[in-house]
Amino acid sequence: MSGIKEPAVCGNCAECKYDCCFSNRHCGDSHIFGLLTHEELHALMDNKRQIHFRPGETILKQNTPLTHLVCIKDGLAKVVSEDPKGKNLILQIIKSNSIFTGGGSIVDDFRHFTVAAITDVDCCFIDTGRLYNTLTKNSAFAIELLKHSNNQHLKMLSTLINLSNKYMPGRVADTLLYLKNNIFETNPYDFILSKQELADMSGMTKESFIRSLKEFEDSGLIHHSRNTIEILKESELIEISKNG
Amino acid sequence: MSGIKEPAVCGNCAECKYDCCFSNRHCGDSHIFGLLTHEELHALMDNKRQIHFRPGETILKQNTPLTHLVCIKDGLAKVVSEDPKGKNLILQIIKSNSIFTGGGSIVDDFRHFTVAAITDVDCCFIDTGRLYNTLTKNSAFAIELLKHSNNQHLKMLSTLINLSNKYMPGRVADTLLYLKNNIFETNPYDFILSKQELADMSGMTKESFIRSLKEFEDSGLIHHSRNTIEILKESELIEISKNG
DNA sequence: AACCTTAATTGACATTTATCAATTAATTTT
DNA sequence: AAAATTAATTGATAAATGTCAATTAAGGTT
Repeated sequence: MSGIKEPAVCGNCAECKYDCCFSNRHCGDSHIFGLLTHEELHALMDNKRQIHFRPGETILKQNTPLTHLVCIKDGLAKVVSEDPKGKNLILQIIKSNSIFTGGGSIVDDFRHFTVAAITDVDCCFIDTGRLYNTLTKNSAFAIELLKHSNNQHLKMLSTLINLSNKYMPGRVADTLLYLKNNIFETNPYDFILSKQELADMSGMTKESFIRSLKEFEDSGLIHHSRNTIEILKESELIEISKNG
Repeated sequence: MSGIKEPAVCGNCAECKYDCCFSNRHCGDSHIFGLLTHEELHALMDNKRQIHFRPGETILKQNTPLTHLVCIKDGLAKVVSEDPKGKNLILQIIKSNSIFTGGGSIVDDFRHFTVAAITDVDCCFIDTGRLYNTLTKNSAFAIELLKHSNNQHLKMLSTLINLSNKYMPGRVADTLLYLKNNIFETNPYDFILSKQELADMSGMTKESFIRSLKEFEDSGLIHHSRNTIEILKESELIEISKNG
């Protein structure tokens, strides 16, 4: 819509070179940080910390105060809805150069989801107070964040709607296709995820996931060994996904 | 956060008196239109149309271009996710003084949900192009819309997460409590909704819903006749909801 | 009021999915 | 490498839920 302002990253000051969401000026598909002037960018990022997480570590915890956004520089993380009775649902996998809030309405709220590292993750935390100031001053940035946030929520809604509309084979097909086409982008792909996690992505128990996977294997749709999955007949998987 | 600007509705020009989301300057819990100056408000609402819908009529249709927001002045509407195979899910009931986009990222997108009238509905349509202009000029308004939109999405996410985490009795309990506490706000309440719609809110078939309702009746938790439901033991229903 | 149409209800049954226990395979620790 | 832990797999079974068909009730129309 309104044009992106001229590039504002100097490229030679230390912060601009090393900070995540800084050098490339965008997060995922959104050119969200490209809308900030150099001053706004520094004001926003000034005191942020870049942090490393080990696989499995919790980055943001559900129900804690939403004081910072997280911006994944490198690695893979999962967005999890934790249920009081221990049933976890993985709503989304987030990749490098993604910004995520853990749910909530940006200000004066708490996190609605947990975000945990799958691989090693480098990320930084952006203070929501500073973010709020930036939003106040730069409406193009606010609009872009609105879009980004809506898109992220809609993706999660779509995931959940699929879970509640489809039977197990359709859900497993969705998970396998999502991992191939959106996350790993190769075929075969090595999945770092445990069977429990794959089941949590598919809204079922690990036993059910394993059985479903085995049926696909027996029908020649996929081939999977310890931690690799190869999709052999994608069109048939898509058909299964459609039929629910 | 930033203070709400002084009241900008003149109260005597025809538009201000008769337009929805105009006289009261807010939609639902959000004082979103209270952040606009009189000029901005008129620029946004100038050419909007107020429209009446009959019960059952579609207000916004899923998969059509998102050109307008809808603002419910009076009546009750349902937000529905339509599945290609005909399985509908009601994600939310919207009441008077609510603003709704039908999903989507406000601009350059399509509607992700259908909105249909339950009762007679008076509503108006707000052009997204004009909205976009207003957002550009007034960042406090943009922030408020961001919050509103996030809250709306989070409510729907929470509904869907409940659907996928709970068994039928828990889901039915949730639906009954939601209608009593959030929509009709009386007890007993007359529900205008069909059993099919109640089932669509609870993520199950109408037969299953009816059976579950009957069990609650037999256990003395509720009393229901043709189109009235009375909640007799709310605390027990809450317990059932918690236990899934 | 008789007729027609749609919604609600019930029952019998099939299907889907979870649970539990037992076993095997993989991974980590000693 | 052996032992110990954790993850993956399988089977048997129970529980949850959907499907289909039949019936009853309600509302609307002539």
